[in-house]
This record gives sequence, C-alpha cells and structure tokens, in this order.
Amino acid sequence: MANEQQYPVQAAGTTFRIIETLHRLNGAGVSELADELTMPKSTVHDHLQTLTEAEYLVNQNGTYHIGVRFLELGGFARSQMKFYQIASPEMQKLAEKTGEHANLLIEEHGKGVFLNKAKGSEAVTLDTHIGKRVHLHTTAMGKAILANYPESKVDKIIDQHGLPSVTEKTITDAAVLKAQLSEIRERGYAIDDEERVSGMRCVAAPICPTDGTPLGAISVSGPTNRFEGETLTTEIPKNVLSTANVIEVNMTYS
Amino acid sequence: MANEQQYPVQAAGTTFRIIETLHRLNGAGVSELADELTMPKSTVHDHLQTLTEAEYLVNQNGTYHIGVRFLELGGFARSQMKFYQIASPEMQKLAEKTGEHANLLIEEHGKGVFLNKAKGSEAVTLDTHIGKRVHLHTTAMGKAILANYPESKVDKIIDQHGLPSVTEKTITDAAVLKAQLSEIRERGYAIDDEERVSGMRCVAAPICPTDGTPLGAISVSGPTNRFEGETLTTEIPKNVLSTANVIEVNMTYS
DNA sequence: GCTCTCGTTCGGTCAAACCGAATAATAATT
DNA sequence: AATTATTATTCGGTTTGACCGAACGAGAGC
Repeated sequence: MANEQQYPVQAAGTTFRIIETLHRLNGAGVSELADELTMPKSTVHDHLQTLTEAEYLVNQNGTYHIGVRFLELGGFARSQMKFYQIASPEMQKLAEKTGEHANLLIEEHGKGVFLNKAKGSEAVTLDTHIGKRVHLHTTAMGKAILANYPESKVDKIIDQHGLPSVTEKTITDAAVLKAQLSEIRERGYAIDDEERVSGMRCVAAPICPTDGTPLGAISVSGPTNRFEGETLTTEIPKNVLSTANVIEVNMTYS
Repeated sequence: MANEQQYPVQAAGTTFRIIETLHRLNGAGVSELADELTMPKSTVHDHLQTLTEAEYLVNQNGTYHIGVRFLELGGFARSQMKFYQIASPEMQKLAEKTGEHANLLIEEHGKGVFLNKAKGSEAVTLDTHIGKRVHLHTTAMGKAILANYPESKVDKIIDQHGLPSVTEKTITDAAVLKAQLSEIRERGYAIDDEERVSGMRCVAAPICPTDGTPLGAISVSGPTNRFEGETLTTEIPKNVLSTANVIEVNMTYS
C-alpha cells in the first residue's frame, strides 16, 4: 500500500490526518499526536490551534477532542437526503414490528455509512453509532447494494478498499463474494451471517426506485439465536422486503 | 467585524471556509464557489480535489456536496458523551409524556449544538436537524445554560458572538438578558417565547450534576397555542424539571 | 525545591499554496 | 449539427506561509 498520499493541498491532508488520529485515539495531547504521526510537535500544534479556533475541536485542559461541530455538517448533509427522510419512519415501524434493530445504510466513496438506526423492544446494544463507516462486503446492507451495482463498479470498490476480514466468517475472496452477489440479486435480499460481528446476523434489502441504481439499503439485525430457521429464511426477509417496497414507492411518488 | 481571520495554518482555514460555504449553499460547483469566496477557481479546485480524495466531499456530476462522512466524526464525538447517553432515553420519555418535541442541547465554543431530538405524537415539523448550531441567547436551553455560567463566561460569549436577533422577540440587549438569566437561576427553568422561531415556545431546564457547571440542557417545545396558561407556567415546567432531575441523578451514579 | 514532561512560542527556510492563463469538457443556443 | 458560452481541469512559476528545530514556560510528580 502506498503510504504517502499526495493531495493537491498537502496542509489540508495533514489537518485531516490529525483529525482522524484524534478520532481514533478518542482525544489526545500535542505530544501524543506528534509521536503517533511522527511529526514535529510544533506542526501538530499549529494545526490543532487552527482547528480549535475554527471551532472544530475542543480543548479540555490540554487534551484535544473532536467537537460535535462536525454533526452540523454531517447532520445537515443527511437531512438533505430524500432517501433518509422517507426511509426513517418506515425503518422505525420495521423495528417495532420485528422487535429488533433496524438500520439504514448508504454507500459513499466505496464504503458503507450508517445513516440511522431504530431500536426494537428486544434489541441488544450495538457497536454502531450513526455515521459509522464499514466495509460494504462485511454487512448484509453493503452486499445488497453491491449486488445491484454493475460489476465494473464492484471491481473498483474491491480494488480501492480490498476485502479485509473483521470476523472469521467475513468473505475475503472476490470470487466467493461475486457468486453471493448474484444469488442476492436473484433472491432480492442479503444475509450477513456473523460476517461483521460475531454472534449477530442481519437481513437486508436494497432500495432501488426507478432505474436500477440502489440508493441504499435497510436491514434488521439481531443475535444468531433469534435469527434462525423459518424466522431467518422467511419471516424476517418478508418484513424487510415489504418495508423496502414501501420506501421505493414513496420515493417515486415524492 | 474583522474580515480576515488569520489562523496558524492558513490553508486549513481556506479548506474549512470552502466546506462551510458548500454547507451554506447546499452544494455548488467550482466557479460558483470561487465567485462566492472571491478566490481563483484553481485554488478552490485544488481544495475540492483534496477534500474529495480524502472522502469528505462527494462530487455528483460536477456539483460538490458535503459528505455524510462528517457524521462519522460528529456521531462518534456525540456517542462518547456520557451526558448524551444518559439523557437520550429520558428525553424520549419526556416527548412521549408531553406529546411535544423534546430536545437536547450543549454549549460548544459559545454556541448551542442540538445533540438530539425526540418527536412527540403531536409534534410539528421542525427546522432543527441534529447538529444544528444556534446562538445561546435565542433558545430556552441556551438561556438555561448561560444562567448557570459565571458572569465572566457569559460576558465572554456575548463578546464573542454578539446578540443577533432572529425574530422580533429575540433578546438583543445584554442587560435585559442578564436580568432574565438571574430570574431563570432562581426559578430553575427557562422559557423561550418565540425568540428563535415565530409561533414556537419552549421550556428548558439545565443539567447540573455535582458542581455548578451545567453540562447542557433539555427542553420541550411546541406551538404557542398549546404552550399557554397553566400548561406553560406549571405543567410543562414540572415535567421538564422532573426529567432534568432524573438525568442529574443518573449522571452522578454512573 | 528540583526534575521531568508537556504545551506553547518564535523565527528562519525552502517547499508548496496560490494564482493566472491555457486547455479540455460540457451545456446552451441558433 | 455547428457554434458559442460556460464550466471544470491542468500546468508551471512566484512568493508566501507551512513546517520545523530549538528555546521557553507551565505544571505535575517525586
């Protein structure tokens, strides 16, 4: 992997590297960041200063943290999406009906981004916060989206992000993935069998109104012991597909 | 107002100016942005290129948009906040009990940031998306927070952001505001009477566990015709204060 | 009170941010 | 379809400011 990315504006690249490291470390001081990034302290300090003055970071007695200011940008971007507006209430109903977690995911730059989640009565606590980015091939929603992309786009995404494994059941082979994608395309829905989180299964359907390009996907997820047999193969898919259909219809008739 | 802000890393300042303009215009092309910012197209293009490659912007056939990638940063920052974790479910209950919108706001860099909102059965559609930033003096939640800050901090915030009016009822005089803050401090809750949005009233209580410094505030908001008489002066405040108290207790006993 | 570590400030230097101008691509108009 | 207008993109030079090392200050720990 090429380690040195070269953006047209290098300083902006540095700034975001710092932000991302701060995100990863969940807050840090100047020296800690400088060590982590093998950069001079003064440079890091310059950037932190700038970001704090611009009100994107907060300094809690020496430790810098990502500010909720970023929610303004992300939250606004999300609220502008027709798909999010229409799908959210339906997703809520789906969670209530099934008693499990319902999720909403879109693709951006070849990765999946959770736009929303709704908690059902039985739902277990999850690792997914809103905005979380995941590799598409590790989730049912991601696979549902990929299955409806042209193969060239799928190849591009695999090339861009690879197929890293996050559990022992994650699909790491392109051929295996593609075979499953064509299955999904025929069946209409996708299943994730502990491919992202051990002990969790997930059933997802893509949202593809008008033409073929999927706008995103919805899913229901829960522990393996409640996601098996008839429930997994019939009942849950039926509910997910039905909700997906309602969203598709609502999307076309604004 | 000083027009030329000078950050230690100017390029980062430029990048965020572009991002903020893109946010304000809700997407734009290179030329439009260059005009708006009176910058050369090539410079704007360099930054847009960088931001897109870094996956923070998306390019939809020529028009650049803020990506939901920012949700990852903001959403994570929020999810790490104990206050958010504890207050959210209580806020949900408050919305159900009152049938109106319940809101959660914290202060960051002298402005108010909406962390969450819960929709009651009767709730009208609102202009506030999650992450929205507002001037503290224009909302009941903001005033509830300010009322529990030391005067020096209040002065600093007024100095920093001023007291701009957004409706004809917005408080624009520092003396008037301070008088109201001391009232709020005694009474324990704050009221916003169409000071941010015409036709809307809001009742808020600060969350101040352990020591005096407020962590944020919760509120219930709705149309003026449902927020009057006994409801406004007794019933709603009772519910809001009770919820605030539950949150405070839960905060102290982790 | 001393030391060690961390955050911050300062000024020089050379890389790169910025810009103008030229080119390519797209949309609009006739 | 040809032409024009407008857009996005590329390219290379200039000079600014990003980057860095080193010195300074603040604070915690012993």
